[in-house]
Amino acid sequence: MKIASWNVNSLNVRLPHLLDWLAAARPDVVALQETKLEDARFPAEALAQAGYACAFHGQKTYNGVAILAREGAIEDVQAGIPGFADEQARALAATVGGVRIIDLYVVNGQAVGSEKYDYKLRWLAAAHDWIAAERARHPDLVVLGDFNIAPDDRDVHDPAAWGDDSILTSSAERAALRRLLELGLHDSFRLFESGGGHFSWWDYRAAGFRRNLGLRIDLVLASDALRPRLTAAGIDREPRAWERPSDHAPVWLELG
DNA sequence: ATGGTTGATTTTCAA
Repeated sequence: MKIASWNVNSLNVRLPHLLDWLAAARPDVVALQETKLEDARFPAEALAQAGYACAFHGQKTYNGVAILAREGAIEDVQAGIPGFADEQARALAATVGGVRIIDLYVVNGQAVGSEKYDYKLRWLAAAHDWIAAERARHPDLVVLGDFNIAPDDRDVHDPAAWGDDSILTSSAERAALRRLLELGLHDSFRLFESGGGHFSWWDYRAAGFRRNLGLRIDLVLASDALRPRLTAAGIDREPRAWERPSDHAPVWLELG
């Protein structure tokens, strides 16, 4: 069972890339972020033709998350973080093939100390409590998406430039991510690769991808119970090199 | 190299 995450940065623009990638990579479950589509405009028919059922939680212009599943049903769908009033469509959970899937588009936060940064930390605290409850109900749990946090210096092209004062790498953000992992979740990529230089996002500006000036901020977390089934995890850089790409690459894990 | 690019809707905002 291959479970993937991809921030597509507009599903309207990226649908051809998504369809090409689904056909090539054949994931069983895909979590999408930044669909930027109202639910009425979600391309459910085109994805059904490609063999994928969909659950989606979107809005106009910004944000938007979706879960796709090849074969098998999408069950017990939850849109948004329960009990957390949020105008932004950033979270979606569903059960597929007995695995609970939680798709997160974590707040970017813009700059340390800004209002958006406060919102990011409050959002992460609410997500933590929700995930704790979900984990108690569903031992087989995968939490994945665009976390907008680089876990440590190996996940940053220039740790001197990306430190405690920077958004995506500040100590409060990294501590919030650690609190999620302390619920009994594992950063699947790090179970297979301990080296640096592996990124999932490259800025469109300044030829970031060509120069590999990236960050690893897209993560697939697997619960303790799933760890014995984990056979592989990785980042698929190829779609980032396609014409008119998303600024993020798909990330994935494989369960035996 | 303190810039640069992309997307959705504007006359900027968010990333």
